[in-house]
Amino acid sequence: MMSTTPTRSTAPPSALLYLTDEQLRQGIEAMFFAYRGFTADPDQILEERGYGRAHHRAIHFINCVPGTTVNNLLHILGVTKQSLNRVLRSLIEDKLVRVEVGQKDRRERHLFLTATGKELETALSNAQSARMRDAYRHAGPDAVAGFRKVLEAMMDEDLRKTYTALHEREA
Amino acid sequence: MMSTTPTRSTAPPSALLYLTDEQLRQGIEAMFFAYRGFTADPDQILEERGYGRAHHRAIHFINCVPGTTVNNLLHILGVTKQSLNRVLRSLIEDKLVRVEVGQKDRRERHLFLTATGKELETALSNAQSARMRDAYRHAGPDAVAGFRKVLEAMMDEDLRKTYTALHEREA
DNA sequence: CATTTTATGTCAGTCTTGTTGACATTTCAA
DNA sequence: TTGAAATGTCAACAAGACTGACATAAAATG
Repeated sequence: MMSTTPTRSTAPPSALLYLTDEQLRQGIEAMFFAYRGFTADPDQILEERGYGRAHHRAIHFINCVPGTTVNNLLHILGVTKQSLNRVLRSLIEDKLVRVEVGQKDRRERHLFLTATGKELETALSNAQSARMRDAYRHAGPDAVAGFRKVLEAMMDEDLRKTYTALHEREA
Repeated sequence: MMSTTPTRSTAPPSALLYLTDEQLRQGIEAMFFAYRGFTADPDQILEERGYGRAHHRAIHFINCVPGTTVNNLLHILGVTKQSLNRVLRSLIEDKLVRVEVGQKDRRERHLFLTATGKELETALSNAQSARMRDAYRHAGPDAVAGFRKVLEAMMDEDLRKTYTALHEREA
């Protein structure tokens, strides 16, 4: 059928990568439906305890970067301080998050999960990881590498840096 | 090294796939950051015209399945009819979407994009596809296959069926 | 030391998008 | 004819984002 570049068995060079509109649409829809699945399990746990996705995100990154400042969290989450503050306030009131005044700079507030906070984080993480693990197992290790490669390439420039910084220590 | 099932060249059996917590967390965060990038470009176009993501989703799937009924769209999008109706009403008022009474079953309403609607769809699709295309090009064809494999495995059972049904005609 | 900038918190109001519940209409099907 | 299905609509509510304005404490800078 194709008159150009016959007998290309494995990977064509990037310039010759065939990307039909249909393939791209499929990718877009895959993102949409997969993200629904991705959030479904934690959402259920959160609802039981009267929290939302916004709380999950805060908890996740406070766990990931213990002692992070409010400003840093603001940047990672990409929301306004008013929006984050509403979430943080309830987490602090409920004693899931603990605040420490900065030693060097006493304007800064450093955020940590309490034991209770870690409990919830673990529950959420387990639920979400379970699905991720199943998906990984089902797709195989090569697919996993490709999955992350595409996702990373899809991020905004500065967020990719943030993402990389979060993980480069343990690479 | 492996005592069981030797000489497995490509994918190790699922039980032997090493998945550290760190790898799983990385995948979770990749999804989070990538989804931000995924929606960033269309969001900007939508804001200029006074629409939101909900409008985008409706437009996308009406374009994808022209003549779809309200009920079908409801199922694909996974929202309540009241929520969808608010969005549809404005799209119909603005003449981006056209409604046809069903020929066979006159209770059904079939939805189509008008020329204006297709224009917006194209603009949104171009923006989103451009990023997807760049990501695909950057990651390479093998990565793309893996990307879709993992995403499909991450979907809820019934949504995966919906997703598959949307594309199987042109497979 | 005075001033400005930074980090944080807070109040008030708005918007989008989701929800539930109740009810009406038209049309098909039994 | 009666009931179920597909759709639309009203009202009320909640989460979570936004803007704008303002307050405080502490650091940094002149």
